[in-house]
Amino acid sequence: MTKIIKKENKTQYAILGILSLDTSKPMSGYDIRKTMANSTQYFWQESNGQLYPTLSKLVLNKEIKITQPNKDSNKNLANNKNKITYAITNTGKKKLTQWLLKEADYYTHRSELLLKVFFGQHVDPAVSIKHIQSRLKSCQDQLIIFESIASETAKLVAKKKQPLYFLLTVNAGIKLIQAEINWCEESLSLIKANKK
Amino acid sequence: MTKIIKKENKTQYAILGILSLDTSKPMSGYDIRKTMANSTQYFWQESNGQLYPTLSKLVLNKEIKITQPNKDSNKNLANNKNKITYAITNTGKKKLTQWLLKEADYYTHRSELLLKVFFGQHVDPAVSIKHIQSRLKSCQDQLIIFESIASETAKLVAKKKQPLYFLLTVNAGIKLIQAEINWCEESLSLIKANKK
DNA sequence: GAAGACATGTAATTTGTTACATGATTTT
DNA sequence: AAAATCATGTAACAAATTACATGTCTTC
Repeated sequence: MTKIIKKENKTQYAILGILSLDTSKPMSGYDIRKTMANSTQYFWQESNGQLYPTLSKLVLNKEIKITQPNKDSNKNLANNKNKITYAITNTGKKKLTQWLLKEADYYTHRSELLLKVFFGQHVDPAVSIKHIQSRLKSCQDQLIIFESIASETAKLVAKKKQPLYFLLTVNAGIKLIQAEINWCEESLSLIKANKK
Repeated sequence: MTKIIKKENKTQYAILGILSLDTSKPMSGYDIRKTMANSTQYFWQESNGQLYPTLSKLVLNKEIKITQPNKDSNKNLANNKNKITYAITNTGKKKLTQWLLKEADYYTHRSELLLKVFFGQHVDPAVSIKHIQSRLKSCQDQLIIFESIASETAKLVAKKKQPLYFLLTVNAGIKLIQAEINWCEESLSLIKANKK
């Protein structure tokens, strides 16, 4: 007899959270994905294969409900007949809050780059250098994007037009990217010095 | 007709890589897990459920082979009758090298902490503060461990007793943890300032 | 002889992506 | 009228963990 403890699916909380950002705006699955792409993308994403089944499940649990899209906003959008919009219910809000109070699970993450660097002794140093240079370039590109988002957001936060929390997550992205850039640069010189 | 492009399983390369670190030492599944726990743990881990089936698959593909454990080393260990030890073959070495030459895939990673912080407006600021303080503590503990590993390793690298590459991955861990600590501290003061 | 480390393995489940099918609406 | 975007959804696959079962060997 096997006793399997089910780990809770976190996708549902991500959806509940996005829907609760502005409760006056019902959102479709597509809207939720777009919102995530513009905000939580670098630390949380959902694919269609996860999103749509979870939306159905949340409706069954009465944590969200199907509503008419708000016509006042986005006049010329949201006219697609296929569109289904959802709003969070009080049950959903309670569930979201309870989750927010619990300690966050830590997600270990894999880095294929570091795995390849770790086994670097099996190939020419030029290979590791190439991998790190490639990552350095991606990080530098990403940093420019993050920094422009951060400066826009900081202005809105200063004017009290946006809560602080989005800015905090952007800051996290910036600091981690900067650390990675710093590591790439240091590692490149260490490998080059080691070759001689 | 569905055409599914199979993404390659990376577990096999992690195993091939570990077995190639010292080809004179055949290792068991247990040894491989131990080695990973002491080296790649923070950017790459494997569970038994992945490891053992992959070992069988690698044997079938003749990328590794079952060998007698090396009795010279670890005299008083490795006597367990159940123990099966593996060594990498030339086929396996070729496969490892080919993978090392390819560009590394980037793994997006999830952070439940950042997701909770992002939705911080729905709870009292004290909740977000508690989450961040808890993470700060974990990071500080982890940093101490990483730093002692790095200083040990740096000595061995300087004496040319160990390749540079392990040190590079430890450095990556240190820089990322430091960035996270830095973010926690900054975020705590931003939230506290924002409350007033 | 108990505890703890060593050692292998599997079943069930969870989690997530990829690639598609399908069609509406908007923009060029 | 073509292209791009908006929009929902599923089948197949891939990846990974969790919780066991089973047993050996070493140390106290």
